[in-house]
Amino acid sequence: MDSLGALRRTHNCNTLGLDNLNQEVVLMGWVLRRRDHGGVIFIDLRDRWGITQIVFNPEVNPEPHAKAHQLRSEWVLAVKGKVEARPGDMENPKLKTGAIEIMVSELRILNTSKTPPFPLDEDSEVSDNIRLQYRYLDLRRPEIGANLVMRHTATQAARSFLCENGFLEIETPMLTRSTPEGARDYLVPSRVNAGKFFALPQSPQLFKQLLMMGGMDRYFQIVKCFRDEDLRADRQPEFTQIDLELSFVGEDDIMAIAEGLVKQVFAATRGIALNPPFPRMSYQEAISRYGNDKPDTRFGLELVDLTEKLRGCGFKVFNAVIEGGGIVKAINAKGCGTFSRKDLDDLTNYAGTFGAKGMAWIKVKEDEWQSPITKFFNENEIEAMRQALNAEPGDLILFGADSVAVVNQVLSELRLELGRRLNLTDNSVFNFLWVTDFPLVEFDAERKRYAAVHHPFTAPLDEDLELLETEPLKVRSRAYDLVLNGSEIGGGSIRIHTTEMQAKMLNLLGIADEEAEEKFGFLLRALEFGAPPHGGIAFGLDRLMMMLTGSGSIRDVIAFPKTQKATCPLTDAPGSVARKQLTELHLRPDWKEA
RNA sequence: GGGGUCGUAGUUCAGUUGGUUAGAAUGCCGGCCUGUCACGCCGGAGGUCGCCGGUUCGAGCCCGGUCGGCCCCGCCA
Repeated sequence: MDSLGALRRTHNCNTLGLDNLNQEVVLMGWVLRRRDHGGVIFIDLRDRWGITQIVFNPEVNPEPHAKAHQLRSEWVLAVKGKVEARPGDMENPKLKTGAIEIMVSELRILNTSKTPPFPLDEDSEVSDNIRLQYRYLDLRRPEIGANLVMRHTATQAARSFLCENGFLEIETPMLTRSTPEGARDYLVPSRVNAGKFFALPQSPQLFKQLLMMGGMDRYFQIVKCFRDEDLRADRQPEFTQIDLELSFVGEDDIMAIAEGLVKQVFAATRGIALNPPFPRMSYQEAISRYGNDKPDTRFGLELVDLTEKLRGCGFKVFNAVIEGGGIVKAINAKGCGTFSRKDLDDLTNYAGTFGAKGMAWIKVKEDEWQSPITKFFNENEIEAMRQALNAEPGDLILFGADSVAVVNQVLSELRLELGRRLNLTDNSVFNFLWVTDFPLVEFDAERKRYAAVHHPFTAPLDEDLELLETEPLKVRSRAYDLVLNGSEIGGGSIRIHTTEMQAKMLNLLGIADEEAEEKFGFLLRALEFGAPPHGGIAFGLDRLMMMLTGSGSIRDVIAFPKTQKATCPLTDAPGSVARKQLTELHLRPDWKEA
């Protein structure tokens, strides 16, 4: 093995071209592939930026050529040599540097490598846990590496936009206190204070509000947040927010800032010119038309409410649901009248995973409505459905009949599934949508009390204030979510900034005065000292990067992600700790010593 | 907490109705090769069929359990 010594790179592996002919250059990188012809040897040398072919020719430079025979995948090299045009028609159009090659005059082997456990080229499929176990090798592959580069570009764009608009980047504590509401906390035991615990922040929510009360006026932070809940393809227990908060503003100001930020990020990363302002839709409308509060507006197939049109109909299943206070809604799957029995069974099973007890369907034919249930409807009802659904021959109607919540969830999932099956989800289209006018609270049936839909610091809409004590479920909040292609990528609100309103809100949530004082006393006190009107928003950076990179998994945009069981195959975290560590933390282990 | 799916060579996979010595591609090792770019040709090594138990004359294959990857429901203010 050789020493790097004083040798330094003159270029990276993606820059050289015909402009550099006959220059003497120094490149460093990894052996991607070698092609040893016995005589001449070609090596594809790879670094973060790209690939350059280097050549060892025994007739030109016998010494490095002799040395090059031993080179293997992922060995680390420094090479000095002359930039030469490739002879004749030997150019490689697949490489940016494909017009040239480096005739090596000096080879330094900086390190050897074991044979990699999986191929590092771009098109090999490798299982997730091997990739994560050797993540440092996975990062050398183009896919993940390029995603991290784009992530860097995105955060830099966000930073510069926010700085230009007067925001201060301020850090907030990672060791903070657990507060009620919200997700399960990650807890950190305190050694110095026996029996007390810190919690890792689910978000910097209260601190950023306190920064507004501290007169910082405009704050942002690109910050880790922690929620100890089960994982999904778009959810990790630690994730990153672009978090911001502004003083003396209303919804429109914050939305405009958010739109400007997103616009700058899209331009910087993908060269896509967005045209804000983005459309807005009320929560009620989103639920009614799409069945959920983060509609994918790239395609139609909207939900149609048939409850009143079918009240008293001859189909007992529907009628019983309607009599019982439930609803009947339907989707017209345009042109899906050709679906087979198996297709319909698959969709029914899929609906079942979201709580549907069944799924009625009708195939609209030229002269009849083909379905096991058509016979239960009279002509008026069929005509009413035809009009409401704009049903034409060749269409397929799918029904949901159940409680409001189940119908909306089932049909919204069916709609998305149909969108995927019919290839209506075009990943080159970016449909942004603001969802506004969320309910302030919902009723938690299990705990028999109201719970904040957004969080307990979200301000109610002024015009709904009088309903706060009489019909709290009808009160709308000043919260807003930013939705992109059916994925919630940001959310925020105007906050409560008076002690009275905050106390009223905590009261509504069934948090007693003593508890409020203990858990939120510091916030209530701060509100007493001239808190400015303020509000903000936080973007889920990971989800945003999934959209920008077209990744199917959040793991593909995070350098060192966790598995679905929230472990890290690379470090084998979480791991065990010594008994002494626990006792120092005043914790009593209940496991047996190994 | 629940449902689905996968687990066979370093890697990606095939493996029939339960039947002799578990295969392919690629990678790896050795040899040959002076213009390749997924170089080519010849040869070779490489397996606890995730693990435990059961059924059977006989299990990669069937059954039960368990561990792990992934997807989903619940959960995620």
